[in-house]
Amino acid sequence: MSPRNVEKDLQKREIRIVHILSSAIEVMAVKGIGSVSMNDIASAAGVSIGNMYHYFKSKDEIFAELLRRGQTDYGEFVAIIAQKPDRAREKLYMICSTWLQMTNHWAYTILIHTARMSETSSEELRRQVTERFTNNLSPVAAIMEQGQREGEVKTGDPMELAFYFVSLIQGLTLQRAPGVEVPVGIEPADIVRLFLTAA
Amino acid sequence: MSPRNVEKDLQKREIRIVHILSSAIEVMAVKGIGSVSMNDIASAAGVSIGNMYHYFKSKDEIFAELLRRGQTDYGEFVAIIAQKPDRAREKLYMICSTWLQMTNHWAYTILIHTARMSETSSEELRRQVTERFTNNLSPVAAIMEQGQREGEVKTGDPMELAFYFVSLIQGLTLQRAPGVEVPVGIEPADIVRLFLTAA
Amino acid sequence: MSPRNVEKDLQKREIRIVHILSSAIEVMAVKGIGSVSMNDIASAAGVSIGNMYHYFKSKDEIFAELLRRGQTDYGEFVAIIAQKPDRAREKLYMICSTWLQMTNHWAYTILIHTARMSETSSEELRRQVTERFTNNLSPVAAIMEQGQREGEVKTGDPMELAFYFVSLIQGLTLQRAPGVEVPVGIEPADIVRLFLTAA
Amino acid sequence: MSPRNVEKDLQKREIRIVHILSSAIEVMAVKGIGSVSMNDIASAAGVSIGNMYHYFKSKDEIFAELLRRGQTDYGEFVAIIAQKPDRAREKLYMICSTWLQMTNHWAYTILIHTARMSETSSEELRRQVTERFTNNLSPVAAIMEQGQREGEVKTGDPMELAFYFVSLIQGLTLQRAPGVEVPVGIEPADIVRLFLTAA
DNA sequence: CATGAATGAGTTTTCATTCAT
DNA sequence: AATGAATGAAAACTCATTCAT
Repeated sequence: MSPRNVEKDLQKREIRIVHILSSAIEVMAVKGIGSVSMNDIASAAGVSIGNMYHYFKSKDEIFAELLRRGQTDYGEFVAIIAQKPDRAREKLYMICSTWLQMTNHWAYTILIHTARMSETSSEELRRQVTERFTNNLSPVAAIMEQGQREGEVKTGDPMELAFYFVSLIQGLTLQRAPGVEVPVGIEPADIVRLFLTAA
Repeated sequence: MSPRNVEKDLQKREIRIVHILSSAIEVMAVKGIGSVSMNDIASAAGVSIGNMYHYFKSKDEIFAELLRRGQTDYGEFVAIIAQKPDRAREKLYMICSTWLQMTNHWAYTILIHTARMSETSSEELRRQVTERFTNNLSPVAAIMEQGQREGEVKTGDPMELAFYFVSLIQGLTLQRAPGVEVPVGIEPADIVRLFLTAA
Repeated sequence: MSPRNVEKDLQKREIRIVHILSSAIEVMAVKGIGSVSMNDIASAAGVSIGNMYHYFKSKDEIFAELLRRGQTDYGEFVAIIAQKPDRAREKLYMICSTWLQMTNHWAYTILIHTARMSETSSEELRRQVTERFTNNLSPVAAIMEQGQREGEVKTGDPMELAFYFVSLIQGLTLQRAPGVEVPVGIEPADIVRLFLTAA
Repeated sequence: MSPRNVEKDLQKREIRIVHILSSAIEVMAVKGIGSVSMNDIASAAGVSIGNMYHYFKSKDEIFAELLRRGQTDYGEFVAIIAQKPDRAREKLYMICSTWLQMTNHWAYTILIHTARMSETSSEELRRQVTERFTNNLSPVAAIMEQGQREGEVKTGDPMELAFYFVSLIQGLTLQRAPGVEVPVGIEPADIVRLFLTAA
């Protein structure tokens, strides 16, 4: 085996993993998180069920990995936004509209909470999810603080404001689950406005 | 015909049903919604597993009934608040603090979303849940409108504001699920403040 | 209690029993014999399930009684026919057409065979059913013998002919079960003709 | 893609299916059709209960497949007999004696009728069973017609005669179920004779 | 790495029968 | 006699995981 091939194999493996994970989210969005079976995911990914276990040790590992990547990606996205030279209100708008546009985001959101609540998921997993959630609040809190310095964001503990901001978006995300939808519009600008001083 | 007191039987039955349902919520709060078995609920309620089926046709019916009662109770609570002679900001505060204090409320919230997402739950159930959710927005919207007339609540479509308010509270509720908790305080007054004009 | 009342009670009881039994056959014809539950029968009879056990010791007893009465009634019917002053060919015709006209007769027929085959039914029950079946062959065999004396019925062991005659009718009865039916006419005269010498 | 021999796998699967089906008939013949459980069949076939569901979606599917194969095999058998160069009376004799010699044939017969009667079995299944039954009458009807041309079979609609012939054999088959048996001999020659003109 | 057959524990559901009222 | 709640054993079915090929 040349090192070239080893590298290629690893790439292939990574592609496969990403493919399986996105298929998992996809099928979770259709079947409902609680009732997705290994078989469902394997079929959706076009992979044999036995082969799934070459990529993941268990079903729980799939969920854990899904969460890790989802939360990490989101964290990076928010961090990048936070470091931009724009004004705070614009940054909040970007986060808000981007998030709400993402299809399947509600699936991630439900998955996060399912993972945290299920006795099945290990204490360790729950701790990690909560830790990442909390960490991901920091960039948003930084934006809130920036906004307060700019005189546009309401006063109050920036971390608390960030918490409310993210919770609000998550709450709305859940309302966008497929099936029947709540017949009330969602306007990112209006959401951001709640956190601003000027009416 | 019957040597038994029919009315008393019906009362007993209702009491039993309520008891089973609250046991169900209780155990769901501990075990996690996805993994509650009929056996868990039966044990928690101190009822034999076979007997459960005298009160509910299926596990799904338990969930459906739980949702119906939970949403109806909440709707009545909000309607009563809305009709009080208090100011809007005070009403919002009452809703917010009451809701966040309720133990197990996160369980209802997750259950609502689980029900709406699972392919298992019928289209009919999903429709009903969404309809009740939407109906329950109205009293909150009325409060928003009142607040706008009083000059304290921010401008904007009252229904939209109500939607945000409820979504925010639901989003926060989810963060209060047992296990590891997010280390950020939740202050009802601060939440309400987001919807007010005066900083 | 006057003896008058006791007698009346017994009459009432008998009426009730007959009513339950006919409801049982009725519902077996709809639900299928294998899947009739005590509850089904009780509901069909408009009797509470607990009350069923005042009239029958068990579900098996219902089946046993159903068989006993069905076979006894049939036996009496055939015996009466056999003793009539008519010619054998006419007697055969009467048996054949009467039987095939009876609604639900297929249910009895299947029930007989189900009872004889199921390991559930006791050895004793199976013996009784077979014994009654065999006994009920005798009057038909007598008719066959009469017919042979009259020169109209084919030669051969009368008991064997009777066995074929009854088996043929039972086989046809099974084809008349509800649902889709075999699109071939059944003519009693043609059936009888099979057992006659003259074409 | 696959390091396994796909064709061989399919062959193995077919063998397994046939094995399970014959085990099912076997155990039905012992336990009685109504009370055969998945577990019984699995044990009889030496297969784990979970594995049964790799081959059949449900218990009903097993019954449906059993019927399909049984009726198809019988149809082929009869068709082959019909095309032989022999005389009609000899063909009828072959069908009759072969059928009555087949062990477990009564089990198929009862199964057919059980399937047609049970509300459990779908309308579709009942239609199929009846259709196959009707189709299988045709070769027998052809034999009857041949016999009429040969001057040995009684006059009358050949299809109707075939219907009677098959019903008679089925009726007799049911009498051969295990347990107590009717103490009357069954002679294929005598049965065929019923359909012949010459005494 | 790839496949899908095999396992067995676990889940929901049914049902004959008993029992307190 | 009448009712229907209660029980528990058993049935059908599911599914994560392992393993031979």
